[in-house]
Amino acid sequence: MDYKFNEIEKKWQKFWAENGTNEVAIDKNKPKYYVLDMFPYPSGVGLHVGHPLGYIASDIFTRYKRLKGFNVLHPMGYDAFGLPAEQYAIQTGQHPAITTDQNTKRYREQLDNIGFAFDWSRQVRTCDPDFYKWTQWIFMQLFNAWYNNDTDKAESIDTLISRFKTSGSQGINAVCDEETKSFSADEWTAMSSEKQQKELLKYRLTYLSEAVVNWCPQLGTVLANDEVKDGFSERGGFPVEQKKMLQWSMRITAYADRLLKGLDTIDWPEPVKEMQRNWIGRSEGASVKFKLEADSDSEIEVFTTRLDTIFGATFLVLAPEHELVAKITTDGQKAEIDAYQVKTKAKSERDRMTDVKTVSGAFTGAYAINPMNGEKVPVWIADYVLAGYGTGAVMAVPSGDERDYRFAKHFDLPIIQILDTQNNLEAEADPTKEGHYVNSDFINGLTYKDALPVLVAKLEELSAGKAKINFRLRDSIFARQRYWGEPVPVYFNNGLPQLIEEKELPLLLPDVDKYLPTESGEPPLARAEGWKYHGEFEYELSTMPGWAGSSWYWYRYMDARNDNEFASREAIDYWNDVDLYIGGSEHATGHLLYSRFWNKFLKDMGYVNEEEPFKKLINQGHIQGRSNFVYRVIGTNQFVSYGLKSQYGIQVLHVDVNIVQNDILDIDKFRKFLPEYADAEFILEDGKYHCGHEVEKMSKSKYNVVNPDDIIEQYGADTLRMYEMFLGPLEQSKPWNTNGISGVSNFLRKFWNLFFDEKGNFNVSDVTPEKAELKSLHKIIQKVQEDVERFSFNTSVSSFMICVNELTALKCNKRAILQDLVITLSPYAPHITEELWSLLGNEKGSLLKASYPVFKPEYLVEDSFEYPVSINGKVRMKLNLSLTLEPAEVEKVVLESADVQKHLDGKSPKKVIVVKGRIVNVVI
RNA sequence: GCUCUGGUGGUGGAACUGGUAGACACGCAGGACUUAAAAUCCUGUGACCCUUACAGGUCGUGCGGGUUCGAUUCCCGCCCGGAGUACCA
Repeated sequence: MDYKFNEIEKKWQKFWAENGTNEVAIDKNKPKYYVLDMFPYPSGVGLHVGHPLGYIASDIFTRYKRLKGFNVLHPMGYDAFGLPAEQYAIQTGQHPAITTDQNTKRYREQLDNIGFAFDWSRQVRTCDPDFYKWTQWIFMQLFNAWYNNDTDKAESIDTLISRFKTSGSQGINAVCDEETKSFSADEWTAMSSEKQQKELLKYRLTYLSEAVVNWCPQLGTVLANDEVKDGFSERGGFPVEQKKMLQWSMRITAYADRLLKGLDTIDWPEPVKEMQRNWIGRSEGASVKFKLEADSDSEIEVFTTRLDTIFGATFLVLAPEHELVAKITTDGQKAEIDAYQVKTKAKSERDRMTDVKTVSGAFTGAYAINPMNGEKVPVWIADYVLAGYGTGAVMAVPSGDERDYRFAKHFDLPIIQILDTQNNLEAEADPTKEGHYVNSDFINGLTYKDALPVLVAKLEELSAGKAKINFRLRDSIFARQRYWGEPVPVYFNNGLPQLIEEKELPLLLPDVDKYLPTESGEPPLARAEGWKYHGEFEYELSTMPGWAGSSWYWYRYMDARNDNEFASREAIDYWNDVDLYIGGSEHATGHLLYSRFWNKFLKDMGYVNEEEPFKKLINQGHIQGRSNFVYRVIGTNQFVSYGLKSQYGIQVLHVDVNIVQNDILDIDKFRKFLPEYADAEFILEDGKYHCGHEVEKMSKSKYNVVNPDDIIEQYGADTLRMYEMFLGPLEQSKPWNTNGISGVSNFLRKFWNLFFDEKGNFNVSDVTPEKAELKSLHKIIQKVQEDVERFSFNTSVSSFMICVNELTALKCNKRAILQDLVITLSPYAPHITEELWSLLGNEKGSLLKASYPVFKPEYLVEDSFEYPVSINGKVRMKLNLSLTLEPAEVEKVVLESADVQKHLDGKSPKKVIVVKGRIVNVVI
């Protein structure tokens, strides 16, 4: 019987779906394991061959763990709110929900074709009201919470209110807005409820604030940072302005420290952790206040990580946008400062970042007083100081900082040496911390380590500042002026945001006539007719950003159909957290950071158990496109093969990779590929047309997109699964190249043939297996176990090939061997193994409930070993010796052997190293 | 610039804690089957030298050093590729 993969695969996919084979339920008798894939955005183009790479790996892991006795949760769903569907809606008027439905259906078909063991009964889609109901609910919890620095966790806003009632704002150590009021308990009680609400908004973990957004007037919408390229919209190329808008934000900065520390407790790839560390950007230093010479009531606060260099500070620099600039600028300098500010505004953010070399700035005319020595220093503005970082002001120490140095040289400002080890200050700054201080008043002669505490103490004594830890992390804006997202469950009463009632959830996304902003620039939701809270109050018109739903979805899978809670206590206590999370590293500072933030918040509020949501993370590499090219002789319809192209004037054209195999063009298919090629002629090399190739992004326009459905049609899903793994290590990026796929396909056929005789009859014997057969089997049992547990899937595919080659050579058709091999292979190739499993007489669909075979090392024990014998580290010969021989005996035999004697040439060896069962090295 | 990665045959890649470099597969070459081709099967395949053959030798894991009986693996310095990030004070 031939291996008819198409029939077999369809048959078992149907069986699994009809019998709910892959559905799981809480089972307290088994240990749980949670394997999660980052859920996809269902785009209109469908899956290409690169998307399933991670899913295949996680599927193998899931099936393996099930065989090992774990109860494995392995769900899938869709991150279904997003821009492409909305953009399509704008163009066509088609409701994004319809597009999304179509796309998810298509994705589902494609995923099903690959034979994944997902529990589809738990599917979630972030755009479904019964899902986003809970996204809104979490938003409400955040609104009703504040962050208490004393307990270092979020608490209900009620605890804050009751403290306000009893003792006012005194002793409150919260993460909050800058300008909070101080008030007594009486003052609080005397406040109008409106005033109280306003005050509380400054503490809530989600709050309204003025924030700068990328506004594109032509598109009439706000764009995310990655949709803006060089100051223009990526789509359409329209100019983008910075605009201040009242926006919802999330106080993620409250968790900065915990997000940083938590990284040390999780098993994630180092690059991702590093990216998060940089993103959070913790730096230790001090804030220092410089009083203004002209007005000693005003001061400029700077942040520095080098307080020790303060005696070398010869000027201050403010960001051009700094709020004090207008106030301190002298009349004489006003024109210059204004001009500079205008110039800065005109520069795009990107220009400001890339053009690092050009020094520019302007003097405000004002002076400030260095609190340490009373020296007066000029105050400048310059665009190398960023308004958004630290306090937007720096003390410039040209001798120690390269940028300050360039600035000082350019504007001829003084440069003071502060450490005796600093050298070459005529040419460049020297940021050293070595040596002893000079020109530094009371720290002269001290080292860095000794000086720092002295300076901090002095600073506090003068109340001119304090040691401070600064973070780069900013609160994240939590609103988009878009249609296709979760509505924010808030309405406005007298301009004050109010939550809707919990029982009114979900707040459904209303229908609109068009998916564009209104004439007056309000978000699309403003178009919804009669959409008012209780028919009276204006709803929030922004929707939530793309990362809202993905910041908690893994909990929903635990109890996806629950109408009363986001997940039941029982489900959360059982499934707890994600043991293995597989996805791309592009989410390092977005999704993966927000998820950790929400998870910590939910933990603080007692809804979940773990501080960290994803114990282990693996980044699968990307599958890149591999394009093929043909070479047309200019002005003709002749195509010249790759090796001969240099002899002609040619034009390079992409050709569909699906009509090229091993870089050889299928000429007949090529003639049909495009009408203009129907009469193409060819200049061949050894009778074949060789194509050129290059690695590029997989994209339609490059004709290098490979659809998994096509591969499955031609080779089968099991081959696709194994081939994607065979391609190389999971974490590595690699171009898709079908050059080797026939090897995997051959392997599966060879495997199949083990079970059939020459006439094609199923033929498995019950004879007791030979030692060699058992050895083959147990080698693979051990190897797959080791490989899967270290996520080295490519190496087990090779080992399967070796095993089947060995068993084929042994003509092994013994049940005792083959049945265990079927189980071992089943995570990789579930369809063929399920078929053979049932042919072996097992109950249909019971393969997943089988147990992984127990590895017995005794089958691998050898009584002899072929020792490689090296002379001076070079292998010269091999000697087959009994493994019972002790090193001394091995040495004796080796030295007596004729070959070694020849090399010794009468001399006696300097040294002989014998590693039992490994190697012998004779040093002469 | 900084951080993280990686560099092994014609190609994808093996080599788990220092112990036979190149497993497995593709490709290529030769052969078998076939009227022929495809498919399939068998053999060979790191480079170079030597040899009729058997065999043997030299060089080889980006480059240069080091540690070691022994280094793709460990240490130091450099070169190149990929990813991330950046006037972060």
